Amino acid sequence: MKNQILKKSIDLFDDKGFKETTIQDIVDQLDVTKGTFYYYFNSKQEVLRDIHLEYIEGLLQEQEEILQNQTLSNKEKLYENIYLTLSKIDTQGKEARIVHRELRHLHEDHVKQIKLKRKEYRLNFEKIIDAGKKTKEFSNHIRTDILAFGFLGMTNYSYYWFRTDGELTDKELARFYTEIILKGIEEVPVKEGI
Amino acid sequence: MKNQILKKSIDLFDDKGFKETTIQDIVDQLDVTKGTFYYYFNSKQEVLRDIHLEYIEGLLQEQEEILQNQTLSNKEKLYENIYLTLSKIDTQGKEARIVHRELRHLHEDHVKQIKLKRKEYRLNFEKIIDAGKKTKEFSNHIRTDILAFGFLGMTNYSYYWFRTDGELTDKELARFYTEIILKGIEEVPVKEGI
Amino acid sequence: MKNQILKKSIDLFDDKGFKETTIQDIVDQLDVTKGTFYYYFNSKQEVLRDIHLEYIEGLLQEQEEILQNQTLSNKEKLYENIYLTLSKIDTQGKEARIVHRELRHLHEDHVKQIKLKRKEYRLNFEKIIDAGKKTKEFSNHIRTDILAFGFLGMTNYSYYWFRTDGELTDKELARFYTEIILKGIEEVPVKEGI
Amino acid sequence: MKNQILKKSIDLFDDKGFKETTIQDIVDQLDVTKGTFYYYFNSKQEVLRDIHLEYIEGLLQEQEEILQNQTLSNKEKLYENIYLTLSKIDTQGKEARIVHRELRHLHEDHVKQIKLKRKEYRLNFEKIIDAGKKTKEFSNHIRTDILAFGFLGMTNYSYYWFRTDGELTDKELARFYTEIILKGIEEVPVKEGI
DNA sequence: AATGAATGAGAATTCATTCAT
DNA sequence: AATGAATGAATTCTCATTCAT
Repeated sequence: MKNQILKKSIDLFDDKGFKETTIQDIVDQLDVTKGTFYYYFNSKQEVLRDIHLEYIEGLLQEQEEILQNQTLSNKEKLYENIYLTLSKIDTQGKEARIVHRELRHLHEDHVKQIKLKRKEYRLNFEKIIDAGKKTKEFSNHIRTDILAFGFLGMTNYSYYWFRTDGELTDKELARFYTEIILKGIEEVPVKEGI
Repeated sequence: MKNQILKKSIDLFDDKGFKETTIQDIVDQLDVTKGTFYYYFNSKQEVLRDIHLEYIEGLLQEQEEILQNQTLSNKEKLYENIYLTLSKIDTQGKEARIVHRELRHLHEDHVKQIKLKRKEYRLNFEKIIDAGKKTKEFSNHIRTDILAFGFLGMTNYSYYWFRTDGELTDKELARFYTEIILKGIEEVPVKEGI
Repeated sequence: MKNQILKKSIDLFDDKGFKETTIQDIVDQLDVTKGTFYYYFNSKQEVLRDIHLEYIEGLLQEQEEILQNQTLSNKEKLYENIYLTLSKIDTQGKEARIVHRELRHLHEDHVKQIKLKRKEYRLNFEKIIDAGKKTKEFSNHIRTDILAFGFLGMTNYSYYWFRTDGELTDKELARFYTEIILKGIEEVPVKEGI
Repeated sequence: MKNQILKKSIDLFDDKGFKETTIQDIVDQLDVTKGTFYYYFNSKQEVLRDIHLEYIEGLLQEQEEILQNQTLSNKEKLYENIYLTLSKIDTQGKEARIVHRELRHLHEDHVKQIKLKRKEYRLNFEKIIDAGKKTKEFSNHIRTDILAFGFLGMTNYSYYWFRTDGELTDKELARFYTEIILKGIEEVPVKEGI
């Protein structure tokens, strides 16, 4: 039941927003009563906190695996990390949207906790960039932090428009984004002849 | 007075959120009564709509000027458009954050209207890219739409973290982002010899 | 309207208890809506606080007059103070009962505030006793504080049983209590003969 | 277990109030579940009734012994009865406070039952006074009922302030109160001369 | 004896909005 | 232009109680 409540809450928070979703909405769709909701959760907020934590912790855990993987080059790690973010948005789009929209409604303490974890995620990404700069896989001409923010914006923002509708997969999108970041879009004039 | 209400609303919507800001909050800070609010606006929503419209229409207008400017190359237009977005976030950060967070609270009709204008902004950006591809300023290896979304993500997301704190100006940030998009970050091995 | 709400609240708090009285109860009897209640009071608690404050402050003010009255002996002051307490219970019996029963439901801060004022009232009473001890109006054989507590118990407790039903007036009761306290009930054997 | 529940309930009712104490509170502190509570009691109310009954019946029983004791004068009986009330408050202060505060929450039937027993206790006290008046131990100048109420107020009210903190014992307090009631506090001018 | 899931009838409170003045 | 009283619908949360196991 706890899980059913969580799932239905995700659906509704995504659809109508956290504030706009009433507990009545949630329990009505599950054909239980408000009492049941409060048997499993102490407040509406607590549900939101669970959603946030599960999302960012899932990301961090998978990111850790990428970082630890010794067989990957930094370019590959970059790609994998981008893909990780996008695939998460693909498979857990609702949670992704909720997580990007509804931070304000958490208690301060939880906001802090979540923000710390997000920062960790960003710093891990910066590690990949820095490592790549050292191994000369990446050039030094862009500050690591700006790059990381740019990347996070690019990928995270896709929760706003990206739907796997057959036309474009998360894999392809990850490839495109990696390519943009790696090679840019400038047409390099072919140095011809002589 | 109407303007004072609008300004105070922007402050509060940014600080506490649209839903969380009560009309009482707004009028209390202006030392007037609710009646006054309703004399100038028909509803709380109307204030939000005004904020949204003013923001996107401001962007569109300035974007138009860039597009029309015959003296600029497409690379330069790209940079100008990126700078436009970022400088808007710099000078109208509060509005930017509101506009990115609070779309749901508008009436459907207004949502549609706003979304259309946003699409127009994106399509205008795509025009620059397509023109650049034609003039061989930009390479063809990335789909225009994805590129546009990536750019929008990069720049728009900066409302989330970017504050002009002396360390980094909007101009610099625009330059960095343009460079990432143009040249990528891949270290190109110097073709030696012959 | 604010006053009507206060009055009706007093009736109901006395009759059903603070916790048991709902705001719906209050407004229903006044034929207004809950919104009206909250227009005049910020919470149910605030009403209770007002009742408490008004009661004890009324007592303190009248007690002050007794204390300042130079024309009264200490015995007379004692009587007047006892009468004051009892007449208050007579004319404001409902408030008296509420005030004696419902302290717990106030916020800690207010509880402290009320308790301080109550203590002030008791200490003022002790002043009368001490003054009377000095002028030899009262004997020294009972500790002032215990006497004060005893008196307070006697009189305050009458909120529990005392109703002016024609049989016994507050004046008479005050006279009886003063007499008990002054002369006791011991039959003093008449010293006969030489 | 039944007894543990009762004890914990007394603690909590005294501390937080009857209404404010939830069954969850009670069972949480005993590390059992609500089912257990309902195995031993049919309702929360029933617990309160038990507390009330045990308290007043204890008083009545001990009072009976005082009344029956042929070796005591009425003055002594008066003292013993006062001491009984105060010692009960001393040893069962929590119950005393509960019993004085929470009568309203019992069913009407139980309220009646309790009130009858309280009246019995008061009438028994009046018997002592009347007997003393007959034997000329007490003077006739105060109505018996008022005296009884005054006494009950004095003693019962002490649940509100009296704590055995080493400074004052229940025995001493009983002696003081008996003395006040017997001898009053008026300084009797020494009959001088022959 | 004891559990734990579920109920359901409230309760206080919030707040955008209306409207006569 | 502006006020202030009043509305009323909605919302979160509480908790004693039930009951199958």
